[in-house]
Amino acid sequence: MPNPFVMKLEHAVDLTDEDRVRLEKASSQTRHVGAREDLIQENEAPANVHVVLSGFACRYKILPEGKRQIMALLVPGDACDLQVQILRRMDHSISTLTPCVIANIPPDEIRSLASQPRLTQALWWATLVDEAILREWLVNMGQRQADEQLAHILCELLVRLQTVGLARENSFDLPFTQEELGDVLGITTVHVNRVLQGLREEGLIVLKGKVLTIPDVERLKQFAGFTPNYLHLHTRAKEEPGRKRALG
Amino acid sequence: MPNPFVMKLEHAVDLTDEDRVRLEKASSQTRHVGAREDLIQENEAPANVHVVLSGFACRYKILPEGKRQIMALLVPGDACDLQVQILRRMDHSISTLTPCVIANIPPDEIRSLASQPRLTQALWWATLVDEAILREWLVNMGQRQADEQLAHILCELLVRLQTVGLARENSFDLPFTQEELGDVLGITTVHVNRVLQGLREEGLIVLKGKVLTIPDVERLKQFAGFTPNYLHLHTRAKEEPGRKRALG
DNA sequence: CGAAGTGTTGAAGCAAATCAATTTTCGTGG
DNA sequence: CCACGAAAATTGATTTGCTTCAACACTTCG
Repeated sequence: MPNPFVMKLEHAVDLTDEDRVRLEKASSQTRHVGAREDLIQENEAPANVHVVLSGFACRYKILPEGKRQIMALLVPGDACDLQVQILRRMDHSISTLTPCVIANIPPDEIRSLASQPRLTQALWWATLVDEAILREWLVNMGQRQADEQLAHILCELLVRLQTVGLARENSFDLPFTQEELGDVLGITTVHVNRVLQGLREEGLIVLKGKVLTIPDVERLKQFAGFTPNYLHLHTRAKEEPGRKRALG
Repeated sequence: MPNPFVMKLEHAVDLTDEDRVRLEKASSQTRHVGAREDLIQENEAPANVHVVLSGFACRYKILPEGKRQIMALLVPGDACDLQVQILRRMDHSISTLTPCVIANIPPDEIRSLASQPRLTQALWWATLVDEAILREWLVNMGQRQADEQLAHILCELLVRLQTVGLARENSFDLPFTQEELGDVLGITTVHVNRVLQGLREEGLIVLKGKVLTIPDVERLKQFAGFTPNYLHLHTRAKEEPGRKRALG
Protein backbone atom coordinates (compact mmCIF):
# COMPACT_ATOMS: atom_id res chain seq x y z
CA MET A 1 0.00 0.00 0.00
CA PRO A 2 1.57 3.30 -1.12
CA ASN A 3 2.36 5.81 1.58
CA PRO A 4 0.46 9.05 0.83
CA PHE A 5 2.99 11.12 2.79
CA VAL A 6 5.75 9.97 0.44
CA MET A 7 3.52 10.38 -2.61
CA LYS A 8 2.76 13.95 -1.64
CA LEU A 9 6.36 14.95 -1.03
CA GLU A 10 7.34 13.54 -4.42
CA HIS A 11 5.68 16.67 -5.76
CA ALA A 12 8.00 18.90 -3.77
CA VAL A 13 11.45 17.52 -4.51
CA ASP A 14 13.11 14.63 -6.29
CA LEU A 15 13.22 12.02 -3.56
CA THR A 16 15.82 9.28 -3.58
CA ASP A 17 14.98 5.73 -2.64
CA GLU A 18 16.76 6.33 0.64
CA ASP A 19 14.56 9.38 1.32
CA ARG A 20 11.48 7.28 0.69
CA VAL A 21 12.62 4.60 3.08
CA ARG A 22 13.35 7.16 5.78
CA LEU A 23 9.96 8.81 5.37
CA GLU A 24 8.16 5.47 5.43
CA LYS A 25 10.02 4.48 8.52
CA ALA A 26 9.34 7.78 10.26
CA SER A 27 5.61 7.41 9.64
CA SER A 28 5.41 3.75 10.55
CA GLN A 29 4.17 4.25 14.09
CA THR A 30 0.46 4.60 13.51
CA ARG A 31 -2.74 4.65 15.44
CA HIS A 32 -6.37 4.34 14.44
CA VAL A 33 -8.63 7.18 15.48
CA GLY A 34 -12.41 7.21 15.30
CA ALA A 35 -14.47 9.86 13.56
CA ARG A 36 -14.79 13.24 15.27
CA GLU A 37 -12.03 12.86 17.78
CA ASP A 38 -9.62 15.67 18.58
CA LEU A 39 -5.98 14.98 17.81
CA ILE A 40 -4.96 18.11 19.66
CA GLN A 41 -6.74 21.11 21.11
CA GLU A 42 -6.21 24.84 21.12
CA ASN A 43 -3.71 26.01 23.78
CA GLU A 44 -2.10 22.60 24.14
CA ALA A 45 1.61 22.32 23.63
CA PRO A 46 2.02 19.94 20.72
CA ALA A 47 4.14 16.86 21.40
CA ASN A 48 4.23 14.93 18.14
CA VAL A 49 3.86 15.64 14.49
CA HIS A 50 0.77 13.98 13.08
CA VAL A 51 0.48 12.75 9.54
CA VAL A 52 -2.84 11.63 8.11
CA LEU A 53 -2.37 8.29 6.35
CA SER A 54 -6.03 7.59 5.68
CA GLY A 55 -9.31 9.37 6.29
CA PHE A 56 -10.12 13.06 6.57
CA ALA A 57 -9.31 15.50 9.38
CA CYS A 58 -9.55 19.25 9.82
CA ARG A 59 -8.17 22.28 11.59
CA TYR A 60 -10.85 24.31 13.33
CA LYS A 61 -11.66 26.94 15.90
CA ILE A 62 -14.79 27.26 17.99
CA LEU A 63 -16.06 30.75 18.84
CA PRO A 64 -17.56 31.57 22.26
CA GLU A 65 -21.06 31.52 20.74
CA GLY A 66 -20.40 27.92 19.73
CA LYS A 67 -19.93 28.49 16.02
CA ARG A 68 -17.20 26.42 14.39
CA GLN A 69 -14.99 27.45 11.50
CA ILE A 70 -13.01 24.77 9.72
CA MET A 71 -9.82 26.38 8.45
CA ALA A 72 -8.26 23.46 6.66
CA LEU A 73 -9.15 20.02 5.42
CA LEU A 74 -6.43 17.46 5.99
CA VAL A 75 -6.35 14.60 3.53
CA PRO A 76 -4.04 11.57 3.45
CA GLY A 77 -0.45 12.71 3.13
CA ASP A 78 -1.04 15.95 5.02
CA ALA A 79 1.02 16.67 8.11
CA CYS A 80 0.03 18.83 11.05
CA ASP A 81 2.26 20.73 13.41
CA LEU A 82 5.52 20.17 11.57
CA GLN A 83 6.51 23.36 13.35
CA VAL A 84 6.05 21.88 16.82
CA GLN A 85 9.40 23.21 18.03
CA ILE A 86 8.77 26.78 16.94
CA LEU A 87 5.31 27.79 18.13
CA ARG A 88 4.81 26.68 21.69
CA ARG A 89 1.05 26.43 21.86
CA MET A 90 -1.64 25.51 19.39
CA ASP A 91 -3.79 28.43 18.31
CA HIS A 92 -6.43 26.05 16.96
CA SER A 93 -7.64 22.48 17.31
CA ILE A 94 -7.35 19.50 14.99
CA SER A 95 -9.91 16.76 14.80
CA THR A 96 -10.79 13.84 12.59
CA LEU A 97 -13.89 14.01 10.44
CA THR A 98 -13.93 10.35 9.46
CA PRO A 99 -12.11 7.41 11.02
CA CYS A 100 -8.41 7.93 10.34
CA VAL A 101 -5.07 6.23 10.47
CA ILE A 102 -2.63 8.73 11.92
CA ALA A 103 1.14 8.47 12.06
CA ASN A 104 2.80 10.01 15.09
CA ILE A 105 6.29 11.29 14.46
CA PRO A 106 8.24 12.40 17.51
CA PRO A 107 10.13 15.70 17.16
CA ASP A 108 13.47 13.89 17.31
CA GLU A 109 12.53 11.87 14.30
CA ILE A 110 11.60 15.02 12.39
CA ARG A 111 14.90 16.60 13.33
CA SER A 112 16.64 13.51 12.11
CA LEU A 113 14.80 13.64 8.77
CA ALA A 114 15.68 17.30 8.51
CA SER A 115 19.38 16.54 8.61
CA GLN A 116 18.91 15.74 4.93
CA PRO A 117 18.43 19.16 3.22
CA ARG A 118 16.24 17.65 0.51
CA LEU A 119 13.79 16.48 3.17
CA THR A 120 13.93 19.77 5.05
CA GLN A 121 12.98 21.43 1.84
CA ALA A 122 10.16 18.97 1.24
CA LEU A 123 8.71 19.44 4.72
CA TRP A 124 8.80 23.23 4.50
CA TRP A 125 7.28 23.02 1.05
CA ALA A 126 4.33 21.23 2.64
CA THR A 127 3.97 23.97 5.24
CA LEU A 128 4.11 26.72 2.64
CA VAL A 129 1.53 25.01 0.46
CA ASP A 130 -0.77 24.84 3.49
CA GLU A 131 -0.36 28.58 3.77
CA ALA A 132 -1.09 29.08 0.07
CA ILE A 133 -4.27 27.04 0.45
CA LEU A 134 -5.33 29.25 3.34
CA ARG A 135 -4.86 32.32 1.16
CA GLU A 136 -6.98 30.80 -1.57
CA TRP A 137 -9.69 29.92 0.93
CA LEU A 138 -9.67 33.51 2.08
CA VAL A 139 -10.24 34.68 -1.49
CA ASN A 140 -12.95 32.08 -1.75
CA MET A 141 -14.81 33.31 1.31
CA GLY A 142 -14.29 36.97 0.60
CA GLN A 143 -15.13 37.20 -3.05
CA ARG A 144 -17.12 34.23 -4.24
CA GLN A 145 -20.71 33.31 -3.57
CA ALA A 146 -21.60 30.11 -1.82
CA ASP A 147 -22.11 28.00 -4.95
CA GLU A 148 -18.82 29.05 -6.52
CA GLN A 149 -17.14 28.63 -3.17
CA LEU A 150 -18.34 25.08 -2.78
CA ALA A 151 -17.43 24.26 -6.37
CA HIS A 152 -13.95 25.65 -5.72
CA ILE A 153 -13.37 23.46 -2.68
CA LEU A 154 -14.52 20.43 -4.65
CA CYS A 155 -12.06 21.22 -7.47
CA GLU A 156 -9.28 21.59 -4.92
CA LEU A 157 -10.14 18.30 -3.25
CA LEU A 158 -10.16 16.53 -6.61
CA VAL A 159 -6.63 17.70 -7.37
CA ARG A 160 -5.26 17.12 -3.88
CA LEU A 161 -6.70 13.62 -3.70
CA GLN A 162 -5.41 12.79 -7.16
CA THR A 163 -1.86 13.63 -6.09
CA VAL A 164 -2.04 10.93 -3.45
CA GLY A 165 -3.86 8.46 -5.64
CA LEU A 166 -7.20 8.74 -3.89
CA ALA A 167 -9.29 10.26 -6.64
CA ARG A 168 -10.13 8.98 -10.06
CA GLU A 169 -10.20 11.15 -13.17
CA ASN A 170 -13.40 12.93 -12.16
CA SER A 171 -14.67 11.46 -8.93
CA PHE A 172 -13.78 10.78 -5.33
CA ASP A 173 -15.22 9.92 -1.93
CA LEU A 174 -16.80 12.89 -0.20
CA PRO A 175 -17.72 11.60 3.25
CA PHE A 176 -18.61 14.95 4.85
CA THR A 177 -21.96 15.91 6.27
CA GLN A 178 -23.62 19.07 5.05
CA GLU A 179 -22.99 20.57 8.47
CA GLU A 180 -19.26 19.98 8.05
CA LEU A 181 -19.31 21.53 4.60
CA GLY A 182 -21.10 24.50 6.11
CA ASP A 183 -18.39 24.90 8.72
CA VAL A 184 -15.81 24.91 5.93
CA LEU A 185 -17.62 27.52 3.88
CA GLY A 186 -18.96 29.60 6.73
CA ILE A 187 -22.60 29.07 5.74
CA THR A 188 -25.55 27.27 7.33
CA THR A 189 -26.47 23.66 6.64
CA VAL A 190 -29.72 24.79 5.13
CA HIS A 191 -27.86 26.85 2.61
CA VAL A 192 -25.35 24.08 1.88
CA ASN A 193 -28.28 21.89 1.01
CA ARG A 194 -29.72 24.43 -1.40
CA VAL A 195 -26.39 25.16 -2.98
CA LEU A 196 -25.74 21.44 -3.53
CA GLN A 197 -29.12 21.15 -5.18
CA GLY A 198 -28.29 24.07 -7.40
CA LEU A 199 -25.01 22.53 -8.53
CA ARG A 200 -26.77 19.23 -9.19
CA GLU A 201 -29.53 20.89 -11.20
CA GLU A 202 -26.92 22.65 -13.30
CA GLY A 203 -25.35 19.27 -13.96
CA LEU A 204 -22.08 20.49 -12.46
CA ILE A 205 -21.87 17.68 -9.95
CA VAL A 206 -23.39 14.29 -9.25
CA LEU A 207 -23.49 13.28 -5.61
CA LYS A 208 -24.66 9.74 -5.01
CA GLY A 209 -24.21 8.25 -1.58
CA LYS A 210 -20.89 9.58 -0.47
CA VAL A 211 -19.30 9.59 -3.93
CA LEU A 212 -18.89 12.81 -5.84
CA THR A 213 -18.64 12.70 -9.62
CA ILE A 214 -17.87 15.72 -11.75
CA PRO A 215 -19.33 15.16 -15.22
CA ASP A 216 -17.26 17.95 -16.81
CA VAL A 217 -14.24 18.89 -14.72
CA GLU A 218 -13.27 21.82 -16.92
CA ARG A 219 -16.74 23.27 -16.65
CA LEU A 220 -16.74 23.06 -12.86
CA LYS A 221 -13.29 24.66 -12.68
CA GLN A 222 -14.52 27.42 -14.94
CA PHE A 223 -17.59 27.95 -12.81
CA ALA A 224 -15.52 28.07 -9.62
CA GLY A 225 -12.72 30.20 -11.03
CA PHE A 226 -10.33 27.45 -10.01
CA THR A 227 -6.66 27.50 -11.02
CA PRO A 228 -4.33 25.03 -9.35
CA ASN A 229 -1.21 27.22 -9.29
CA TYR A 230 -1.52 27.79 -5.55
CA LEU A 231 -1.05 24.07 -4.89
CA HIS A 232 2.52 24.35 -6.23
CA LEU A 233 2.59 20.89 -7.71
CA HIS A 234 5.69 20.57 -9.81
CA THR A 235 4.52 18.18 -12.41
CA ARG A 236 8.04 17.16 -13.41
CA ALA A 237 7.50 14.34 -10.93
CA LYS A 238 5.06 12.96 -13.44
CA GLU A 239 7.70 12.12 -16.01
CA GLU A 240 8.50 8.47 -16.21
CA PRO A 241 12.02 7.50 -15.22
CA GLY A 242 14.44 7.21 -18.09
CA ARG A 243 12.41 9.51 -20.28
CA LYS A 244 13.94 12.85 -21.18
CA ARG A 245 11.81 15.96 -21.32
CA ALA A 246 13.34 17.19 -24.55
CA LEU A 247 12.43 14.00 -26.31
CA GLY A 248 9.01 13.60 -24.75
CA MET B 1 15.90 54.84 14.45
CA PRO B 2 15.01 51.33 15.67
CA ASN B 3 14.79 48.62 13.04
CA PRO B 4 11.26 47.14 13.10
CA PHE B 5 12.48 43.86 11.62
CA VAL B 6 14.77 43.38 14.60
CA MET B 7 12.09 44.55 17.03
CA LYS B 8 9.66 42.02 15.67
CA LEU B 9 12.04 39.08 15.82
CA GLU B 10 12.86 39.92 19.44
CA HIS B 11 9.44 38.46 20.14
CA ALA B 12 10.41 35.15 18.59
CA VAL B 13 13.75 34.33 20.17
CA ASP B 14 16.32 35.86 22.49
CA LEU B 15 18.55 37.70 20.05
CA THR B 16 22.16 38.41 20.85
CA ASP B 17 23.76 41.73 20.00
CA GLU B 18 25.55 39.96 17.18
CA ASP B 19 22.23 38.71 15.80
CA ARG B 20 20.88 42.24 15.87
CA VAL B 21 23.86 43.58 13.98
CA ARG B 22 23.56 40.88 11.35
CA LEU B 23 19.86 41.53 10.85
CA GLU B 24 20.40 45.28 10.63
CA LYS B 25 23.14 44.78 8.11
CA ALA B 26 21.08 42.35 6.04
CA SER B 27 18.25 44.85 5.83
CA SER B 28 20.41 47.88 5.16
CA GLN B 29 19.93 47.92 1.41
CA THR B 30 16.68 49.83 1.11
CA ARG B 31 14.59 51.50 -1.51
CA HIS B 32 11.69 53.92 -1.35
CA VAL B 33 8.51 52.84 -3.05
CA GLY B 34 5.49 55.03 -3.74
CA ALA B 35 1.94 54.18 -2.71
CA ARG B 36 0.11 51.47 -4.66
CA GLU B 37 3.07 50.01 -6.46
CA ASP B 38 3.53 46.28 -6.89
CA LEU B 39 6.58 44.79 -5.27
CA ILE B 40 6.01 41.52 -7.07
CA GLN B 41 3.20 40.01 -9.09
CA GLU B 42 1.47 36.68 -9.25
CA ASN B 43 3.35 34.09 -11.34
CA GLU B 44 6.67 35.90 -11.09
CA ALA B 45 9.64 34.01 -9.74
CA PRO B 46 10.68 35.93 -6.64
CA ALA B 47 14.26 37.15 -6.60
CA ASN B 48 14.74 38.92 -3.27
CA VAL B 49 13.20 38.79 0.15
CA HIS B 50 11.41 42.05 0.92
CA VAL B 51 11.09 43.49 4.39
CA VAL B 52 8.81 46.42 5.09
CA LEU B 53 10.72 48.99 7.16
CA SER B 54 8.10 51.73 7.04
CA GLY B 55 4.64 52.13 5.56
CA PHE B 56 1.94 49.56 4.85
CA ALA B 57 1.79 46.91 2.13
CA CYS B 58 -0.46 43.97 1.39
CA ARG B 59 -0.74 40.58 -0.25
CA TYR B 60 -3.63 40.34 -2.68
CA LYS B 61 -5.21 38.48 -5.56
CA ILE B 62 -7.38 39.87 -8.31
CA LEU B 63 -10.20 37.73 -9.68
CA PRO B 64 -11.10 37.67 -13.39
CA GLU B 65 -14.16 39.85 -12.67
CA GLY B 66 -11.79 42.47 -11.30
CA LYS B 67 -12.57 41.99 -7.63
CA ARG B 68 -9.59 42.22 -5.29
CA GLN B 69 -9.10 40.31 -2.08
CA ILE B 70 -6.40 41.47 0.30
CA MET B 71 -5.10 38.41 2.14
CA ALA B 72 -2.59 40.04 4.44
CA LEU B 73 -1.60 43.44 5.71
CA LEU B 74 2.16 43.91 5.93
CA VAL B 75 3.32 46.37 8.55
CA PRO B 76 6.86 47.50 9.36
CA GLY B 77 8.94 44.52 10.40
CA ASP B 78 7.03 42.09 8.20
CA ALA B 79 8.93 40.08 5.62
CA CYS B 80 7.56 38.71 2.38
CA ASP B 81 8.75 35.69 0.44
CA LEU B 82 11.19 34.39 3.03
CA GLN B 83 10.53 31.13 1.28
CA VAL B 84 11.84 32.31 -2.08
CA GLN B 85 13.95 29.23 -2.57
CA ILE B 86 11.17 26.77 -1.91
CA LEU B 87 8.14 27.86 -3.94
CA ARG B 88 9.19 28.80 -7.42
CA ARG B 89 6.41 31.14 -8.44
CA MET B 90 4.27 33.63 -6.58
CA ASP B 91 0.65 32.55 -6.23
CA HIS B 92 -0.35 36.12 -5.33
CA SER B 93 0.86 39.70 -5.71
CA ILE B 94 2.27 42.10 -3.17
CA SER B 95 1.81 45.82 -3.37
CA THR B 96 2.31 48.88 -1.21
CA LEU B 97 -0.71 50.68 0.17
CA THR B 98 1.16 53.76 1.38
CA PRO B 99 4.64 54.98 0.47
CA CYS B 100 7.08 52.49 1.94
CA VAL B 101 10.72 51.92 2.68
CA ILE B 102 11.51 48.36 1.65
CA ALA B 103 14.66 46.40 2.39
CA ASN B 104 15.77 43.97 -0.29
CA ILE B 105 17.60 40.95 1.02
CA PRO B 106 19.19 38.68 -1.57
CA PRO B 107 18.68 34.94 -1.04
CA ASP B 108 22.36 34.45 -0.30
CA GLU B 109 22.12 36.87 2.55
CA ILE B 110 19.15 35.00 3.98
CA ARG B 111 21.03 31.72 3.70
CA SER B 112 23.90 33.33 5.50
CA LEU B 113 21.63 34.53 8.31
CA ALA B 114 20.13 31.07 8.51
CA SER B 115 23.51 29.56 9.30
CA GLN B 116 22.76 30.75 12.83
CA PRO B 117 20.04 28.38 14.12
CA ARG B 118 18.60 31.08 16.37
CA LEU B 119 17.92 33.23 13.34
CA THR B 120 16.57 30.33 11.29
CA GLN B 121 14.14 29.77 14.09
CA ALA B 122 13.20 33.45 14.20
CA LEU B 123 12.57 33.64 10.46
CA TRP B 124 10.43 30.54 10.41
CA TRP B 125 8.56 31.84 13.44
CA ALA B 126 7.65 34.88 11.35
CA THR B 127 6.36 32.67 8.53
CA LEU B 128 4.30 30.54 10.90
CA VAL B 129 2.78 33.58 12.55
CA ASP B 130 1.74 34.82 9.11
CA GLU B 131 -0.03 31.52 8.66
CA ALA B 132 -1.71 31.81 12.05
CA ILE B 133 -2.95 35.27 11.12
CA LEU B 134 -4.41 33.87 7.91
CA ARG B 135 -6.30 31.27 9.91
CA GLU B 136 -7.70 33.93 12.20
CA TRP B 137 -8.76 36.04 9.23
CA LEU B 138 -10.57 33.03 7.85
CA VAL B 139 -12.49 32.66 11.10
CA ASN B 140 -13.16 36.35 10.94
CA MET B 141 -14.65 36.20 7.46
CA GLY B 142 -16.52 33.00 7.99
CA GLN B 143 -18.14 33.54 11.34
CA ARG B 144 -18.25 37.20 12.29
CA GLN B 145 -20.39 39.99 10.91
CA ALA B 146 -18.83 42.96 9.22
CA ASP B 147 -18.71 45.21 12.29
CA GLU B 148 -17.09 42.57 14.49
CA GLN B 149 -14.77 41.68 11.65
CA LEU B 150 -13.58 45.23 11.24
CA ALA B 151 -13.19 45.63 14.99
CA HIS B 152 -11.12 42.46 15.05
CA ILE B 153 -8.73 43.67 12.38
CA LEU B 154 -8.30 46.94 14.24
CA CYS B 155 -7.46 45.12 17.47
CA GLU B 156 -4.93 43.00 15.61
CA LEU B 157 -3.32 46.04 14.03
CA LEU B 158 -3.07 47.75 17.40
CA VAL B 159 -1.15 44.81 18.85
CA ARG B 160 1.04 44.23 15.82
CA LEU B 161 1.97 47.89 15.56
CA GLN B 162 2.70 48.09 19.28
CA THR B 163 5.23 45.27 18.96
CA VAL B 164 7.25 47.38 16.55
CA GLY B 165 6.77 50.62 18.46
CA LEU B 166 4.36 52.16 15.98
CA ALA B 167 1.22 52.35 18.07
CA ARG B 168 0.55 54.14 21.31
CA GLU B 169 -1.46 52.66 24.16
CA ASN B 170 -4.76 52.98 22.33
CA SER B 171 -4.20 54.66 18.99
CA PHE B 172 -2.29 54.42 15.74
CA ASP B 173 -2.18 55.71 12.18
CA LEU B 174 -4.74 54.05 9.92
CA PRO B 175 -3.94 55.38 6.46
CA PHE B 176 -6.22 53.05 4.48
CA THR B 177 -9.09 54.09 2.28
CA GLN B 178 -12.48 52.56 2.84
CA GLU B 179 -12.07 50.75 -0.45
CA GLU B 180 -8.91 49.09 0.84
CA LEU B 181 -10.62 48.12 4.09
CA GLY B 182 -13.41 46.64 1.99
CA ASP B 183 -10.91 44.54 0.05
CA VAL B 184 -9.54 43.25 3.34
CA LEU B 185 -12.92 42.32 4.76
CA GLY B 186 -14.53 41.17 1.54
CA ILE B 187 -17.30 43.78 1.71
CA THR B 188 -18.23 46.83 -0.37
CA THR B 189 -17.02 50.35 0.33
CA VAL B 190 -20.57 51.44 0.98
CA HIS B 191 -20.86 48.90 3.72
CA VAL B 192 -17.45 49.73 5.17
CA ASN B 193 -18.68 53.27 5.51
CA ARG B 194 -21.82 52.24 7.35
CA VAL B 195 -19.97 49.84 9.59
CA LEU B 196 -17.44 52.51 10.54
CA GLN B 197 -20.27 54.84 11.41
CA GLY B 198 -21.83 52.15 13.54
CA LEU B 199 -18.62 51.60 15.49
CA ARG B 200 -18.24 55.34 15.97
CA GLU B 201 -21.80 55.75 17.19
CA GLU B 202 -21.24 52.96 19.68
CA GLY B 203 -18.21 54.85 20.93
CA LEU B 204 -16.03 51.86 20.12
CA ILE B 205 -13.65 53.83 17.92
CA VAL B 206 -12.74 57.42 17.14
CA LEU B 207 -11.41 58.02 13.65
CA LYS B 208 -10.15 61.52 13.05
CA GLY B 209 -8.17 62.24 9.92
CA LYS B 210 -6.09 59.14 9.50
CA VAL B 211 -5.63 58.49 13.22
CA LEU B 212 -7.59 55.76 14.94
CA THR B 213 -8.18 56.00 18.68
CA ILE B 214 -9.79 53.25 20.71
CA PRO B 215 -11.39 54.80 23.80
CA ASP B 216 -11.73 51.47 25.61
CA VAL B 217 -9.44 48.80 24.20
CA GLU B 218 -10.86 46.03 26.35
CA ARG B 219 -14.36 46.85 25.21
CA LEU B 220 -13.40 46.72 21.53
CA LYS B 221 -11.57 43.41 22.03
CA GLN B 222 -14.64 42.05 23.75
CA PHE B 223 -16.89 43.24 20.95
CA ALA B 224 -14.62 41.69 18.31
CA GLY B 225 -13.98 38.45 20.16
CA PHE B 226 -10.27 39.22 19.89
CA THR B 227 -7.67 37.13 21.69
CA PRO B 228 -4.04 37.67 20.77
CA ASN B 229 -2.84 34.09 21.26
CA TYR B 230 -2.58 33.53 17.51
CA LEU B 231 0.09 36.22 17.24
CA HIS B 232 2.42 34.05 19.33
CA LEU B 233 4.15 36.96 21.03
CA HIS B 234 6.32 35.68 23.83
CA THR B 235 6.18 38.63 26.12
CA ARG B 236 9.32 37.70 28.00
CA ALA B 237 11.06 40.10 25.60
CA LYS B 238 9.26 42.91 27.41
CA GLU B 239 11.39 42.69 30.54
CA GLU B 240 13.90 45.46 30.87
CA PRO B 241 17.49 44.38 30.96
CA GLY B 242 18.87 43.95 34.46
CA ARG B 243 15.43 43.76 35.94
CA LYS B 244 14.36 40.42 37.35
CA ARG B 245 10.81 39.25 36.96
CA ALA B 246 10.56 38.09 40.55
CA LEU B 247 11.45 41.49 41.84
CA GLY B 248 9.35 43.46 39.38
C1' DC C 1 -37.95 -1.31 15.72
C1' DG C 2 -37.05 3.01 17.35
C1' DA C 3 -34.10 6.90 18.10
C1' DA C 4 -30.69 9.96 16.64
C1' DG C 5 -28.42 12.02 13.08
C1' DT C 6 -28.73 13.80 8.51
C1' DG C 7 -31.02 15.71 4.65
C1' DT C 8 -34.94 18.45 2.67
C1' DT C 9 -38.46 21.96 2.26
C1' DG C 10 -41.08 26.42 3.12
C1' DA C 11 -41.82 31.08 4.86
C1' DA C 12 -40.15 35.20 6.85
C1' DG C 13 -36.42 38.31 8.16
C1' DC C 14 -31.99 40.52 7.84
C1' DA C 15 -27.17 41.73 6.59
C1' DA C 16 -24.91 43.20 2.91
C1' DA C 17 -24.88 44.23 -2.16
C1' DT C 18 -26.20 47.14 -5.75
C1' DC C 19 -27.23 51.29 -8.06
C1' DA C 20 -27.10 56.06 -8.14
C1' DA C 21 -26.39 60.58 -6.43
C1' DT C 22 -24.23 64.04 -3.69
C1' DT C 23 -20.78 66.01 -0.57
C1' DT C 24 -16.28 66.33 1.28
C1' DT C 25 -11.42 65.97 1.10
C1' DC C 26 -7.14 66.12 -1.19
C1' DG C 27 -3.56 66.97 -4.44
C1' DT C 28 -1.86 69.79 -8.00
C1' DG C 29 -0.92 73.58 -10.86
C1' DG C 30 -1.97 78.24 -12.00
C1' DC D 1 -3.34 80.97 -1.88
C1' DC D 2 -7.09 79.76 -4.34
C1' DA D 3 -9.23 77.01 -8.09
C1' DC D 4 -9.90 73.07 -10.09
C1' DG D 5 -10.47 68.13 -10.91
C1' DA D 6 -10.13 63.67 -9.06
C1' DA D 7 -10.41 60.61 -5.30
C1' DA D 8 -12.73 59.41 -1.22
C1' DA D 9 -16.53 59.52 1.84
C1' DT D 10 -21.41 59.73 2.58
C1' DT D 11 -26.37 59.03 1.91
C1' DG D 12 -30.82 56.92 0.19
C1' DA D 13 -33.65 53.42 -2.15
C1' DT D 14 -33.92 48.91 -3.70
C1' DT D 15 -32.60 44.13 -4.28
C1' DT D 16 -30.60 39.72 -3.08
C1' DG D 17 -28.02 35.97 -0.94
C1' DC D 18 -28.14 33.95 3.08
C1' DT D 19 -30.00 33.16 7.79
C1' DT D 20 -33.40 31.83 10.88
C1' DC D 21 -37.02 29.14 12.49
C1' DA D 22 -39.78 25.30 12.12
C1' DA D 23 -41.45 21.24 10.40
C1' DC D 24 -40.95 16.92 8.19
C1' DA D 25 -38.66 12.80 5.72
C1' DC D 26 -35.09 9.77 5.11
C1' DT D 27 -31.20 6.92 6.56
C1' DT D 28 -28.45 4.46 9.56
C1' DC D 29 -27.51 1.54 13.08
C1' DG D 30 -27.60 -0.28 17.84
